[in-house]
Amino acid sequence: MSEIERGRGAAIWSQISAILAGEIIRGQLRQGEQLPSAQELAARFDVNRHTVRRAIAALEQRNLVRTEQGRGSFVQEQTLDYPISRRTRFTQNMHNLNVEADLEFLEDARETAPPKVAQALGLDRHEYVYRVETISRADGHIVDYSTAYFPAARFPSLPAVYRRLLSVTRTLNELGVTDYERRFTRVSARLPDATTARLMKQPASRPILYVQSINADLRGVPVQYGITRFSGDWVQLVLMAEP
Amino acid sequence: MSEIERGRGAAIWSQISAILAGEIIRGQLRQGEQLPSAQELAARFDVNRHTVRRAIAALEQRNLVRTEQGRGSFVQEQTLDYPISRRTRFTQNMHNLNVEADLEFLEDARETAPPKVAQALGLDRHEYVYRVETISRADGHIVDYSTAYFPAARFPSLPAVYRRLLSVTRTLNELGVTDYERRFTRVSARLPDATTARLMKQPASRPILYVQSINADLRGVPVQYGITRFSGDWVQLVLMAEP
DNA sequence: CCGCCCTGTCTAGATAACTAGACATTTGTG
DNA sequence: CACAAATGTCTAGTTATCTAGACAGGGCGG
Repeated sequence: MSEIERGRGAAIWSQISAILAGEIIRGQLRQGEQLPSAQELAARFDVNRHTVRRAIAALEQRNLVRTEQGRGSFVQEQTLDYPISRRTRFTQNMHNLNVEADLEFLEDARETAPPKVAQALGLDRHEYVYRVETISRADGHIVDYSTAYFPAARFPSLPAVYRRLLSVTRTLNELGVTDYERRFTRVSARLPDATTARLMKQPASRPILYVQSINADLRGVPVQYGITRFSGDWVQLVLMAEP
Repeated sequence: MSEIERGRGAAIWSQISAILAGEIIRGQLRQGEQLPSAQELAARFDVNRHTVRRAIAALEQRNLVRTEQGRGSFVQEQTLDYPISRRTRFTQNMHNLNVEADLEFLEDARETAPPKVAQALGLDRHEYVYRVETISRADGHIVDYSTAYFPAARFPSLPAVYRRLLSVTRTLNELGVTDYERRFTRVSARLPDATTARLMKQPASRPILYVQSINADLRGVPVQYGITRFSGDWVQLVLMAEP
């Protein structure tokens, strides 16, 4: 069954918490359903009731369960399907999904292109790029933490425009890019580094989806290279075949 | 910098190990490069040298570093880019990547379609599907653990053919599906359940890429629904724009 | 309203994880 | 070869985590 490994670097309340969270997320425990009692869970995992209580407390803090004295603990969950295609746009996505989207600007900078970025954008390594960092939320939850790079030579006024419009699509539009499409996407599952964990307000032990992408204009010239870190827990990327 | 959280459920050697693994995977520490000495790392994280040594031992076991007495520890790493497109085929992928691919058959079964599977394949919920479980390796490392569902009515002899050919493409070919393409892909980052962790020989604390997909024949009729769990650590999914 | 089952809170003790320090062993260098 | 700097291996003490048990208090059905 659900095996607990003692002495493997993770506190066992933390392992139990992860197992229960997994069962909730993959739907083995349904929304609103009552968890087994602390006593029963203690028996199932062969640990003390106090240890189970610690695990459940952690689930409460992640908002995965709610617990009522004298009654029990109950599942409280939802996920978000995030479509990715050639024509992926965050704002549009969120609007389609009928959730309240909110983009928070963190910072921007002009810097010489890091090697990977230069390569992605087809720039010389001494050229400047604008780096823009943002966090997006939906219904109050953090959806992603994103770092975007734009060629500075082509879009000299980008930072000001971006700060005003807070939208990649509209910013590029105003700067003469009438349309763009996603040319490249790479997805991996990682644990967040310290900065990312802090910004996304999640523990370093919860995985994120780490997505690198390149958007290009309709002539195929790259206009943006981005690194987007999604909350792996409740965001799922959906890749549709083109019609 | 790299923040260690004490008393948050993860042993601190385990946190340090995760941080260093992250720096290796995202290339801040390059292949072959020497790690800082245990003494220096102990200073950086403000912990005892023994704790750092435990962290490094864990990295050795994951084959991320190699350590030599009197010299130091050195990065030992590689990743695998796994392309996903409308025409994704595992065997072909691996062959293109120039790695030795190996598919191990685990089990198959005929069962009534679980609700999600029935929906994905466009079947009635009382119809039968074949479920096939496999593990694939490349150069000896586990790449993914996969569960595939096929409509039993359409492919009555599938299990026997599959066991013989050990390839989705060739099996469907022999059963009259000359070509197929990927219609739908959903990707999320998760921690593995106990069974998955065991089969993939990885700890339950290391994330996996959890990919659900539907393949359809050229008339658009679904022929396969699959759940593939990739080693999130060293496999990266690459999504290319179609030419 | 009583009994049963649940969560909540406390205390005390056992076990695992981390720290501190001493010293051995290997490697590379002057 | 002597020395510095790294890993490897002990021992002992401290702190965090887990176990064990007792009891208080809310919820619910007979």
